[in-house]
Amino acid sequence: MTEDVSERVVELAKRRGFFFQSNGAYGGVSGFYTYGPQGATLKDNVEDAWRDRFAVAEGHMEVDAPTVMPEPVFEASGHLDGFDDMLVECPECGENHRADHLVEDDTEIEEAESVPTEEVEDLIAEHDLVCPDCGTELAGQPVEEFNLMFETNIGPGSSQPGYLRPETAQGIFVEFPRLKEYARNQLPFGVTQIGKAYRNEISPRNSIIRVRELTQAELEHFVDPEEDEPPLHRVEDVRVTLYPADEQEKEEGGYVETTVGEAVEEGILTNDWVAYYLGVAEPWYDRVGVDMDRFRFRQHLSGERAHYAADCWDAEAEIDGDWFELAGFAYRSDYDLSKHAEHSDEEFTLFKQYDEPKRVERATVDPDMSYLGPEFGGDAGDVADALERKAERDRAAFDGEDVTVETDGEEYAVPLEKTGFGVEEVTESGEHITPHVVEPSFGVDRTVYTVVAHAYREDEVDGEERSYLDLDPEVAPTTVGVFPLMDKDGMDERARDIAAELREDGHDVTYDDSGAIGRRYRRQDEVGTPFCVTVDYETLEAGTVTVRERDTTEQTRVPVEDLSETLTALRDGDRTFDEVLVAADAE
RNA sequence: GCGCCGGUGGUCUAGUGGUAGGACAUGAGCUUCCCAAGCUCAUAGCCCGGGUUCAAUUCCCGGCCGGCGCACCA
Repeated sequence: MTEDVSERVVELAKRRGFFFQSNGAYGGVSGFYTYGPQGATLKDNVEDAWRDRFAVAEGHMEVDAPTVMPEPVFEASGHLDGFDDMLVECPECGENHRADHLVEDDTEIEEAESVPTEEVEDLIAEHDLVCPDCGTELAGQPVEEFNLMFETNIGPGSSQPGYLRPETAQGIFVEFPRLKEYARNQLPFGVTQIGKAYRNEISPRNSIIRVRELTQAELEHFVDPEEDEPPLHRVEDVRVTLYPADEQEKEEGGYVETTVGEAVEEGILTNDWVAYYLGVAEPWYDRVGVDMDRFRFRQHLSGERAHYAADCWDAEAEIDGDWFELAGFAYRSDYDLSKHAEHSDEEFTLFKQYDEPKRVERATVDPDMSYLGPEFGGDAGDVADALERKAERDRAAFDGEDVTVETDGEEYAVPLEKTGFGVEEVTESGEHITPHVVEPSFGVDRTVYTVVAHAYREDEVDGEERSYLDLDPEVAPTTVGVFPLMDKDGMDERARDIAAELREDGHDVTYDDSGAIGRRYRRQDEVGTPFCVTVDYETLEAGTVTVRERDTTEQTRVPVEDLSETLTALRDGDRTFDEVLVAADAE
């Protein structure tokens, strides 16, 4: 059981309709998976549980943005730079290097990214560039471009380029101007999105762990960095397993088992917002069935952290001895919104009112366009704008007879009296601020995989081997199997009626009348169905059915009229199976 | 993307230069009836393309897919 769980899970997932590689009829395509009948429901249930905790319980709002977005979005987000990455492999040590960076480091060229790959190859040869690791000459090595975003065309003919989003987050950032209106211009507010993202991975691997089309559940929490604080007290007692950067760098570093509150006090978690969401996430993972003994939060090493991220932790899970990322928690400061503000004409700020309005002196200009126009021709407008900027920043420049401004590399001297320069006292009631962003970002597919792998069990029942999924009823795709003990004497009809009634009450029911009863129990065990109901002769006579519990295989009798209510209570955790057993014994 | 190994019913697998056998699963019937029982029958397979050959699932080449290692994972 300790080895090869992945293999068994992958096999079971194929056979029992959880997930399998897509397009098998055409040979399959690497990195694309289809969720089958069981898997699609399981995934829905995981998403619902996420929505319940990270959107509803936090009072955040959920959106659903397009998966295709136009090029400028990704120019702003910085993802397009990734598209232009160039790699060159060292023939000696095999190490891959960013070719554009090598060229930038050793030449006058600053934007090698925009240089065609053939020219970069030439540049490497001309400048005798060598491998930074082993010093081998790289001349003659091919420079490969790599492309992590799927490109497409929007509209017919000379259409505009678009890309499939590589993360759901941009769909939220881009709509910030409208979303902040919806939030009545008040911070903090959070926006969630669950949806598909696409990455043209070089090498998809490990079933649904690394795929080209994935589902993310992301939260962008917009906060005022100076005033807003997370409700840390709500999670301060949550126990977490932390793997801080300094422990990772030690020879024999270990985990820090502590509470969120203590980790913040001791300075292990330096960002309160990140700490808060770690405290929310750990119980959530436990709730959907991730084994907390194989779960940890790992801090990013300084090298793997994006430059704008103050601190970043990943949630990680272990399967077959390998750890992989389930979610990332990053404090992204104002990076994303500032980027979009630069590239777009929209405002990505909020107006924040001061407690007391301030009286401030402000330098203003009112350029005499009847002078600037004839004097500077087409540049007059730019000169006027430059004057305005200059007045804001450098009031001293307006002390002399002429004011010199620069625009497009040209200098213009404007007589002071033509600038309309003046200083006035105005009342400012507030300022525009760019919110900071706290981003918990979850991989849904990986969560589903982990939930199944961590739920996989093998045991023996009456000397027969059995495998089953110990899924929590909240996420189990089928909640109850209904069987007639035999397919005759009216038991089948009664069982069908009961199945139909349970479905009407919202239970996910599988009806099965094939073969022997034990076989049907095993079938449900394998897809993690927590409860099975069997209709027998006693049902016809006394109106009771047996209810059988998956993990223990114990069973008890329940009156048909109480069945739906009992199953609902069991599913929702309002009653345990033991309590049902005891209640039945009492009668 | 590079290197090594592999690809046979739904699943797991045996085997072969003359187109394949098992187990499990699935369906029908008999029997049994609360934990994968038995019997009978049935359905169902050599990843794709090219080459060598009288003949290729088998040998060779290429592709696709998978596993492992390296790289990548913004």
